[in-house]
Amino acid sequence: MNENMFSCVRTKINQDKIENYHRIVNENKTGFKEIAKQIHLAGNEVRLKILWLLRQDEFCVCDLSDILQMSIPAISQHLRKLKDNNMVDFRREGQTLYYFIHPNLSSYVKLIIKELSFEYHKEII
Amino acid sequence: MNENMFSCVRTKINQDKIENYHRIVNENKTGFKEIAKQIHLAGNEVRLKILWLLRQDEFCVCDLSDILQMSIPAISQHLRKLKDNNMVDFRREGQTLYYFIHPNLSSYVKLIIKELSFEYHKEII
DNA sequence: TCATTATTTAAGCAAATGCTTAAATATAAT
DNA sequence: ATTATATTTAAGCATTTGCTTAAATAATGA
Repeated sequence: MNENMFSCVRTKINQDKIENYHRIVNENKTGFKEIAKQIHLAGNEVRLKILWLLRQDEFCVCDLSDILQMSIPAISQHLRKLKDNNMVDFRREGQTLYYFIHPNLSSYVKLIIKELSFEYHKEII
Repeated sequence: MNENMFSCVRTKINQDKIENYHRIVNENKTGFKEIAKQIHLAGNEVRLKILWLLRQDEFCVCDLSDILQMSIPAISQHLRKLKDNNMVDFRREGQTLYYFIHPNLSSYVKLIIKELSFEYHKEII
């Protein structure tokens, strides 16, 4: 880094500190990105509710639709995002797909949904 | 709930379960909303990095700008969102504002950033 | 007082998000 | 086979998000 890469004058005092943290963040670039992605998916009100529900029990799409009072496609599209990112999985029973928390759910999201303590306890993960 | 409030036929078998969960989710509506909001704010790659950095030390806006290689206004706008939601705070020293993690940071976000373990690799000669 | 520095604020815009409706697919039942 | 049920997929659209640039504050120092 040369001098004019800094945003302000006073930074030069902390040049080493800045460069060190810049390096650490850069070395963990993909880590941050992947973790942020998982957290982002959990940070939607509907999906957070779905994750909480699936921690209590498995549910099919229409169950979730009834519980959350949302359209089937809306729920299905949320589930797809969660599925695409290995946060949930499903098993088929006839025409019905039962969704559940993926065993490999990111530790970050696991922490979050374990912390959600809304009465009704029959935890499955 | 009457019959045609359900999205599918098979749900009627689980009617009690569905209604119970519907009630619990509704009773905790604002809880879910508020928690999702906090998580959502942490689920942005840039803000996640900022939160991680502020957990290590306090930084001013231009430090963060240099470390993350982003414009000052971009950083400032992220900090404002975090500030508006009581996730960070700052102290003034002359013209410089030093940001730090707000002591009342949501327990959910605290869990996340505590879990972020990006090692500081000391140079080995 | 005037210029400099650190930061915020605001306007504008492209991209991402989350719903809606309608059509497609897959399994089951008649 | 034909119909019904459960779910997914796709297109369309309004809203939100996150940057950019330019202008506004706020503190410092000559």
